[in-house]
Parts: sequence; C-alpha cells; structure tokens
Amino acid sequence: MSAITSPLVWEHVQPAAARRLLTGAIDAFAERGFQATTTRDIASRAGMSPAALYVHYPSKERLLFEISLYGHRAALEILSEADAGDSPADRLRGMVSAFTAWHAEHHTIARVVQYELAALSPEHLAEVATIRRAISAKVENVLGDGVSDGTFAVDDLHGTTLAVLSLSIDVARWYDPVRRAAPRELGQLYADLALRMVAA
Amino acid sequence: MSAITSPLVWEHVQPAAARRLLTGAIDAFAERGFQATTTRDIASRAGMSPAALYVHYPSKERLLFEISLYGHRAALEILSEADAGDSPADRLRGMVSAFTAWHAEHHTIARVVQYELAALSPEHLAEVATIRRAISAKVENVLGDGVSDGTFAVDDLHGTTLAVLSLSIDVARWYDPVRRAAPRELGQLYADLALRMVAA
DNA sequence: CAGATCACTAAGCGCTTGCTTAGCTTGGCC
DNA sequence: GGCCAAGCTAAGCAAGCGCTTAGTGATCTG
Repeated sequence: MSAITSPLVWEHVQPAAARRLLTGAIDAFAERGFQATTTRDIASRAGMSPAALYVHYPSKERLLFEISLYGHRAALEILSEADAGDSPADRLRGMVSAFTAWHAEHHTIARVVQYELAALSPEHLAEVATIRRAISAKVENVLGDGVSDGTFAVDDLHGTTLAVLSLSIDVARWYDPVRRAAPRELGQLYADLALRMVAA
Repeated sequence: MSAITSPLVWEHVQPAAARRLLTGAIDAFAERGFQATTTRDIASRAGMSPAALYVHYPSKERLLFEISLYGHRAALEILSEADAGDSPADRLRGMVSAFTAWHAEHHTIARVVQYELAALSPEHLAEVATIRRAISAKVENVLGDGVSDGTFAVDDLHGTTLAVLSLSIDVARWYDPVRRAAPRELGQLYADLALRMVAA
C-alpha cells in the first residue's frame, strides 16, 4: 500500500536505527495520519520493539517535528534552487515546476508537511511556520517582480500567490504514483498553467 | 477557536439533539481531525453525556459518513446549479466561483469532506467516491466543451481538470474566516485565474 | 580484562478510548 | 391512571494508547 520512503535521502540521520524509525514514521503518518499511527506501528516498521523508539526520540510528536522540519527545509531549498533565470517568467516556471514535482515525487513527506501541522506542539509549529512564510514570500516576490516589469498582470498579489501555491501543494493530497504521470511532466504542466494564470 | 457550524442548514436532521451532535462533530473533526476527536468531546459540544451519542448514531464513523455524504452532495449540488450559461467560459466562471466560495464559506464541512476520507469504512468510502467522480466529471465536461468550440486551449484535459479542482479544494486547507477575504470575492478571483489557465 | 556505554527487549503502568449496560425521567395515549 | 416508547445519564468494561522501568547482551575504553 505504501511506497516505502527511500532511505538514501536520510543518510544524515544516525544511527541507522533512528533513520529506519524516521522513514517508517513518514510512511505511517502519510498513510493514516499522525493521530491514527501508533508507536507500536512505527517500531514494527523499523523491525524493533516499541520501547526502542524512545532510545532515539523522546516522543512521537518529536518524530513528527523532525520529519516536518526536514520536509519544510527541503521544500524551501527546492524552491530556492529553482529560483534562477533572467526573467520573472523563467523564474516562476522553474519554481512551480520544481515545487510541484517535489510534492509528487515526495508525496509521503509532503503529506506530513502539509496536513499534520495541527499535531505539532505550539513551539514546534512556530519554528515550522517561519519556513512556511519564507516559501510564500519566495513566490510572492517573483510575482511582484513580474508585475513591476510588466510581464505579469496580477490584481490581488497575495491571493494569487496563495492560488499558485495551492496548485502545487494540493498535489500531495491526490497524487498516486501508480496511476498518475511522472512528477517532472506534472511539474511542467503546472508551471505552464501557473504562467497562464499571471501572464499579462 | 472554531466557527460554530450554522444549524440552519441542517434542519432536515431530526430530532434536534441528533442535529446538535452532527454540527458538533463537524466542528470537532474540522478542528482536530476524526482520529483526534473523542466521542466525549462531540457529546459535550452537544451538551449531553457520551452515551447519548449512541441513541442517535451507531458509531463515531457513522457520524463521519453522514457528514461526508451530506457535504459531498452539497458540493455537487452547488456545482450543478452553477453550471449555467451560454458559453463554456461563462459556465466555468460560474462553477469555479461557486465551488471556491462554498469551500471558503463552509470550510469546516469542506475540511471533513476533503481530508477525512481515509477514516471512512471501505463501503462508505465507495459511496462517497461516486459523488467525487461526478464532481470531477462536471468540470472535465466544461473544459471539454470549451476545447471543442475553440474557446479553451487545453493540452492535458484530465490533468488540467485536477488543477482547476485543486484551486478550489485547497481553500478548505488554509481558509481562515477572520483573516481572509469574503468567500464571494475569493470565488471571483479564482474563477478569473481558472479562466486564464485554460483560455485559448 | 574490568567497567562503562550503547542499543535494545519484555513487561507493564496509568490512562483514555469507543462503546455498552442498566436504570431513570418525561410526555403522549387509551 | 397505567403503560410505553423515546431520550437521556451514571457507571463501567475491554482494549489499546504513549511511555517507563528493569534488565540483557554486545561493543568500546583505559
């Protein structure tokens, strides 16, 4: 049922047992949600007894936070790397394409990032919220630049920013790797749609 | 914290106690999610003891199903009523506008409809899924009609349908009645964006 | 090679969960 | 006035929850 999260991306998490717990938790949280996932389920996915989880993480919520924080940082990084090009149009195309493809490719992590915020503690939520604001700001800046140089025509800058983000984010909700197109092609389609949304 | 769901829309649910349980459950599910909501919480929102819930509903899941089914039917109805006008452009504008405004106005029910599908039993999920397919089909038909008469230029019909739906659906995730614009204005903005996405 | 440390398990604690049971009150009806 | 169904509550049950404790074996360190 679940596409097991590739452990390759998580090599910085040491020791290996902690990494197995983390990737197991990602799959479980994405599949059933944080609240419906038991520590026994996470531990058994990592091939351990329930108590072993607490050797590496102080609580189930902390495991969620670690995943959410890493996921948010990865998403922001993807967006920043894609923010390259001479024109606002090129930059927007690159950003929407990369951000959408990331939500498809890593739809398990993305689901945790986008839909499990309410399960975070207030302090952890605040930390993650600053990254979310940076993500929105990145998109809003490109749109603003495009409006300034006349290539984009946008009435409601903040509202349109939200709409562009929605396009990519909602991919995490419905994406099914078995049935749907390749992440890259989806990214290109969505980049095209986003450009048409704002083009002058 | 929660905007209490208007009981006016639910007058067909009898007796009043059953209605109070239903609207209480909507607010609770929207706020914390189905799994994190306890039957004690729902009952206390309705001003009753936990056991009273089972006089009116056989299980917590059944309460969710009733909400989800009614919500899906309402969403489809909104979309069908808005599917009026001479041109595909007018029809799409009306549908996206109404569908978006509904997700903002009724963002509590919409959250349950869009994000709690996994908590439904297989049989109940199947029943709700047929309505979801009808909703997608409605949008895909308008886009198809627009392509046929040359007013729309759409490469990937199915992918673009998903994107148009994502725009409206994702509103339920972020919409905050205190901070954001009126549902109607949001609907008009999004209808405009959707049209630009597909216009020839 | 003793002692400490790390990674782990078996067992289980206190608590909460969805739901049940037994019994009470109320209002309508013959 | 006796009866009954509808709608409710107090109490509680079995199961499962997050997390802790006590102890074990392997590995590293002086």
